[in-house]
Amino acid sequence: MTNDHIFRFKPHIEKDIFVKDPESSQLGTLIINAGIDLIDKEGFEDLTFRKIAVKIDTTEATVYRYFKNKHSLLVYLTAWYWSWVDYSLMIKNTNVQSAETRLKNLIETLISPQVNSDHVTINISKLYKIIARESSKSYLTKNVDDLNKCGVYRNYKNIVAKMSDVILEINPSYPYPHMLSTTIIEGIHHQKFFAQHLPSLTDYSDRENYLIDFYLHLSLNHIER
Amino acid sequence: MTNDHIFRFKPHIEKDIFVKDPESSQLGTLIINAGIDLIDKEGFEDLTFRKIAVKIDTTEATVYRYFKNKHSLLVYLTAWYWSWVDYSLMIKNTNVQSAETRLKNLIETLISPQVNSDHVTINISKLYKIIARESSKSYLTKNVDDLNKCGVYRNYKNIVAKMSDVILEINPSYPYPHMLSTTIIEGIHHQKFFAQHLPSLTDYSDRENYLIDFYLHLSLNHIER
DNA sequence: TATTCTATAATAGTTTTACTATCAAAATAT
DNA sequence: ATATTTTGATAGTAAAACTATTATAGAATA
Repeated sequence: MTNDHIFRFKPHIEKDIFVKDPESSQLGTLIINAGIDLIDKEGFEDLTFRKIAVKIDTTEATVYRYFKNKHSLLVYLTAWYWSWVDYSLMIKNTNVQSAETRLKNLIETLISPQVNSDHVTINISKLYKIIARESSKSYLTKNVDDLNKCGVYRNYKNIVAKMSDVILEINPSYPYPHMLSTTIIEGIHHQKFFAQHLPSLTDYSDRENYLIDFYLHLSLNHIER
Repeated sequence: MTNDHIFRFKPHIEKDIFVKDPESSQLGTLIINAGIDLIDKEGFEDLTFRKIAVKIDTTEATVYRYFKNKHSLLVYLTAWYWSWVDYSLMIKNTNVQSAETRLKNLIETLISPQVNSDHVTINISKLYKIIARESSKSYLTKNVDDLNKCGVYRNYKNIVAKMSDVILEINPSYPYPHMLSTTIIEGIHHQKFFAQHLPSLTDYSDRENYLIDFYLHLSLNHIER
């Protein structure tokens, strides 16, 4: 069985996010994966470039050659995530006629993404683990406007725009497609986090799919008025 | 017209959050207000205890006498906020029979809170300004479990529990009252932030009440199946 | 009243983080 | 073969985060 392909997934990431493209070198990939590991284990606040450097046996200044600061690294990781979601969705929704089904696939992807880690140099499953807790910090920052001007949130906006389009396909006169999209996306991240750490803030259930149930019905109900 | 009262609003805040209760002294109040000012102007990440100290003409060590670190200060401010929301709601919903109306009042309070700053030593309107951007950082942290054990998120949980109760009053068999509550609360914060900084992620409208419209109808639609 | 005790703030540090300037080696281009 | 550029290593500085010690003022006690 030959199941190998001769392509590689290359995320489309705004150049202003990094100093030097980490996908352009072996060392860059090591930095990304060490960063993901450390954020997963110790949280973003306790991440330092020194820790990354020690982990991959290089120096702080080398890490600074790839990213201006640790916040840029987080922005990079979330942009990477959204690029990968876009790729997954493209595969999942190809040839799917029904807009409802495409919305379902979208929500499913956000909740429990398919981690097919062929063709990829970074640890996707670990990346997904940190997204719920850390991704909002990429924009919940005082210099969000400057960063936004540089286009660093393009990948997130792209997913929100696509989700809004699907919603408008279901009901072209629905007035709040973007609000509904971001409410669902950020809501999913929060529920995942709450289920693990603050269970009284969610309604965790052993039943598979309770999250999909909730967010899919919540949105379809409202979209179809 | 005599409109002064002889009571003072005193928030109920878990003791483990602070080292010394800032409401117990003049200096404590100065620290809180300086902290709110600085977070508003420069963002939480750029806040330092030194800046607070300089602003109120004291020293770093004095600030550390009130809070263990700046994250604890943020946790304190959000606990203060939720305590005040609870107080506002108590006033607003007294003698209101209809559960739907109480849910509406709740959502209204979360979106545009009444800032009656009598009886209060801290700058509430500025506090409200920073909640949308910063409050989630109080729990989106690696040591959330330790903090939770100390009960520091009690005030947030209290509002979510009360909101869930109202939802269950409207429909006792609604299966996701907590998920819906936190989805709405965090959603409101996000939409407020997006409207200011990332407008393509929301559906900002000049129409007064578009936020209330969206979240109230979204929830009522789903609760009443 | 004198003196101890306690609560509080000020002083003066240390350690760590965040970042930078400079240098050296390797790879690439001419 | 030499110049140029790219890359990584060394060695810093400035600020942030935190702490240990000292000073002072007020309350409690003898």
